[in-house]
Amino acid sequence: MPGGGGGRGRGGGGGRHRGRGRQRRRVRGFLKPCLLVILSQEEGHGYSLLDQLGKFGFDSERSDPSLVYRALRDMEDAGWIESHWDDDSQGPKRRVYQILPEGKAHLTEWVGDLRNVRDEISSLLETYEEV
Amino acid sequence: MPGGGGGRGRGGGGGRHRGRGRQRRRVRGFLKPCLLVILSQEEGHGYSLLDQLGKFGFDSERSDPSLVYRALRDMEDAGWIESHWDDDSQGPKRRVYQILPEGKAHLTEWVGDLRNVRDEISSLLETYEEV
DNA sequence: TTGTCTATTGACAAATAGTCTATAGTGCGT
DNA sequence: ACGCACTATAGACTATTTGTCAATAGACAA
Repeated sequence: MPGGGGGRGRGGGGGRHRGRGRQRRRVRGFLKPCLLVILSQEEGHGYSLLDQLGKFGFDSERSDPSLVYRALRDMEDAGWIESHWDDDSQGPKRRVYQILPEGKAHLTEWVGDLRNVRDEISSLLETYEEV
Repeated sequence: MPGGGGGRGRGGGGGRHRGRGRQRRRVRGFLKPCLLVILSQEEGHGYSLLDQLGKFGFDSERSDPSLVYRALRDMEDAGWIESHWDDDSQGPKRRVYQILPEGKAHLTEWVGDLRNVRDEISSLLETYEEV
């Protein structure tokens, strides 16, 4: 039984277990734009992207890799990004993703939306503080 | 129609096709905290809350009332808010909601999360602008 | 060759959100 | 009284998104 249930313990050091009782983010829909931003800086594969998500507040201990992989596949199906296999790297082959013009366009739109969302959150916080 | 003015024009004319092609918000999970903030200022019923959501970026033309009602019922089931019927008002009876201490507690937590989300959005936007 | 680490994928369940329709009281015009 | 428009709430059903768990597989070290 390869892999097995418990924890696959990724990352250096001794087996880290992805926590039980993982908590849902309270605001969602943030994963894809984060991936697109990272990819707009440099290409990357699933695991490396997973680790970089920490910069945007994703607790990488608690993020399941399959969420990232699924988001990547979805975006590839949509034609926003494309991938090729990298066989030169250590260990198993990696599927390396690159952003496409369509992806950049979507990211641009998304950035506009996120600016609005940020403003809306701010106005909610202000209202909250008045009380 | 009291206060009406801008009107919600819901159901316009005879049929009540609410706007076709309504678009999804790209970041979700924002409805309940908004309702809680509004309720923490003053009690309100479904329709009045729907109209006030505009302040937080909800396009009230495109928000289906049933979403608001459902969120209110869920939060009442969870013990965050409570309601009573108001029969004195014009027109049909209104179910008027008030926030409870539990709801305030949840709102406080939520506000903390939203501050984080705002910061994360900001850091994503900064990263985006670097490119 | 066995076990461990990196890497990717798939199946399935749970939670959330979105659409459409039904019900009902009120007040107005005729 | 009757029908209509408007306000208000509720329910059923669908779609989409997230979250969990488990399977697969190559590389490498002991």
